[in-house]
Amino acid sequence: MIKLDDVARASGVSISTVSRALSEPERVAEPTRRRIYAAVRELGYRPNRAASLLRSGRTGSLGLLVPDLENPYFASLTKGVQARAQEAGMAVLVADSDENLRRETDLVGQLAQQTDGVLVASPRILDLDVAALDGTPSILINAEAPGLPSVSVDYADATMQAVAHLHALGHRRIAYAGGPAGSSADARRRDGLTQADERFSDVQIVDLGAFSPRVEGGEAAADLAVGSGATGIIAFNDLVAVGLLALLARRGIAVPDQLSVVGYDDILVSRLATPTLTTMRVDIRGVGEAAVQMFVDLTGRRPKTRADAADERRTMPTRLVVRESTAAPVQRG
Amino acid sequence: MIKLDDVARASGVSISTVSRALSEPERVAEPTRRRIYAAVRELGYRPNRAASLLRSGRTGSLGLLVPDLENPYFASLTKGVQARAQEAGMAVLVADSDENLRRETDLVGQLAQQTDGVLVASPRILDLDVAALDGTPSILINAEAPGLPSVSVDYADATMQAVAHLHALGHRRIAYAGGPAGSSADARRRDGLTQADERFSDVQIVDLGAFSPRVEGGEAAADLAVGSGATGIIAFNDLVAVGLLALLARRGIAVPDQLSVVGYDDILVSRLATPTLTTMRVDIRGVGEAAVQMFVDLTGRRPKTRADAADERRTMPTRLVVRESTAAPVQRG
DNA sequence: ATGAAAGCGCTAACAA
DNA sequence: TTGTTAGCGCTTTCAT
Repeated sequence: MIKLDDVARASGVSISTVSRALSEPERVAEPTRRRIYAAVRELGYRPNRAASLLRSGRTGSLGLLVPDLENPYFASLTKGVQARAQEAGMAVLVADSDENLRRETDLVGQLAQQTDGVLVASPRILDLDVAALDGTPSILINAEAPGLPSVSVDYADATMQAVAHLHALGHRRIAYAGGPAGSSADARRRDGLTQADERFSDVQIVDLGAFSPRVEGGEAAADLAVGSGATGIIAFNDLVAVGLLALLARRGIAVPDQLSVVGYDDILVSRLATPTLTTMRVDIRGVGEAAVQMFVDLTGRRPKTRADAADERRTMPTRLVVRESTAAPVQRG
Repeated sequence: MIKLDDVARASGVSISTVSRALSEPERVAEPTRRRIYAAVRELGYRPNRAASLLRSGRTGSLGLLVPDLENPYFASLTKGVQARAQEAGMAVLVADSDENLRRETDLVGQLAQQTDGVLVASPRILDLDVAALDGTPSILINAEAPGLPSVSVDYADATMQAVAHLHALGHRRIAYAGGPAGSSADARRRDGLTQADERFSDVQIVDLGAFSPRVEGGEAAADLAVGSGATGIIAFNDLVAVGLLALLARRGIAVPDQLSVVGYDDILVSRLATPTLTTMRVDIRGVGEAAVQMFVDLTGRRPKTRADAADERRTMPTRLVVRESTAAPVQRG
């Protein structure tokens, strides 16, 4: 293993100069710097992260907590985080809580301990013991908490748009198949529903309840949706929407003729489903990238500042993508 | 920050005893141990990973390199790795190479440097500069290289089963839409094709070429498949198969009546596609879990042994799942 | 602009 | 069974 000492010897300076040349190049004279860089390259020197961390308190890595890596939404988010972090020279430690609240708290603590900061993308985060973060700069994704910065998709507005779309098509009774109760993600959508209810006085919103944010959730919601008398359904996300489509097909209910379905996110399957799914598109990777960016901005290039910089909040827009699953309701009998 | 010293003071022993109680409990007397554990809990002591690493050379984390986190296959793999690693008390550092060979090599080097070992799930890995691993215990997933242990899905056998299935249905001309040229994953499938060609002397295999391992790849292969005169197509994976289904539908080609389609892996979309997809099911999470397990076994509970233990290889089975996309070929005219 | 030197918190000989 | 002690490789004052 090549260490600072070897580089120092090879370039005829002291190890502190080498260290400085690497972290604060401007503080080292041009010719010295050149010699040092040459030696570094020649010897193939790679700093020992552990040593550097031990001394500086930094880790060069970022933690990311997600509820389910197999959920395409979080896979994309992770991809975005990974990509941006890579650009910023940071490694990403991923933890999957499997939608389990207790594990979430544990994992956040563990991550906080071994990273410079943690991004928390987790539906139940509101209940999260913020103490677990233990002063580690953290950013919430799709959730808000006092004193913590966050990046969120504007799901309230998305919901507004979805209702407006259905309303324009002529739907007047619209059902909502919700996500995990108490999750911020679900709460934002319900806020949007409330706003829409006020704005479109001739629309009735029917609450179908809380469902698992996956395909099974949609399958569970399908019969309730049919029974509700609604002509349009807004599902918690595309996975739920696709589950809905699958079960409705099995029941012989025609989509969109008998029932229109709208999802959120525009994940891969939405384009592939039959019928193809109308959805509120989100740039999910962009959300991940934005979260890392915010972390970088907040902590500064040299994170020792640890600027918990108020609770900055960034909101990402969504866009309606109309496909086959929505149409004007067909008159009965 | 609570350190060993604090715990030592609180429990009236020396710091080495505390350290020992934590890492080799059996070497500390029962009552002492109890006192130490109590102090640890009370003070909320958390070991400083960096310090422990610096001294011991271990990191307590495992690297995982995948070509694309958004690909459901690798999302599941990552999930499996994460779950098993968590059980084993290790953190997972994920890196996404974006199917880029050069980046792959870079990332493997970076991961090797900051983890106890790296799991490489990478199609091009054969070209990988093994030197980048730099002695770090590594395990290949779906690839083999001399001297390196690996966990692979038995794609040759899977291919055999797929051909046998189509053959039994009466197909005699079968096309293969391949994956990344030169990838081990593709090579194994081609091995299976060769074996099948020998075993079923009345079957003709048509090679459609190499395609991107995603939906676009299938869309690109569709017209070639039609032109090939084959009645059955085996796609590199389910994503490709689904792309095939999508484009065939747009061309007005009936599946399975005019063309049967088989994929590999059984990812979520396969059950959701129209028609639902016949595929060779793989326990993908299981593959990830097995890789971590192998790492744990090979390095031993206390990794100092660093047993590169020959090139152990584990093979995972697949299972045919018949759905709607395959049927007997319909006679023409 | 550069160097000397003091540890960061922990582990692992070695001693007792 | 427990304690003492010497660093791991690096960053960072403080001198020069």
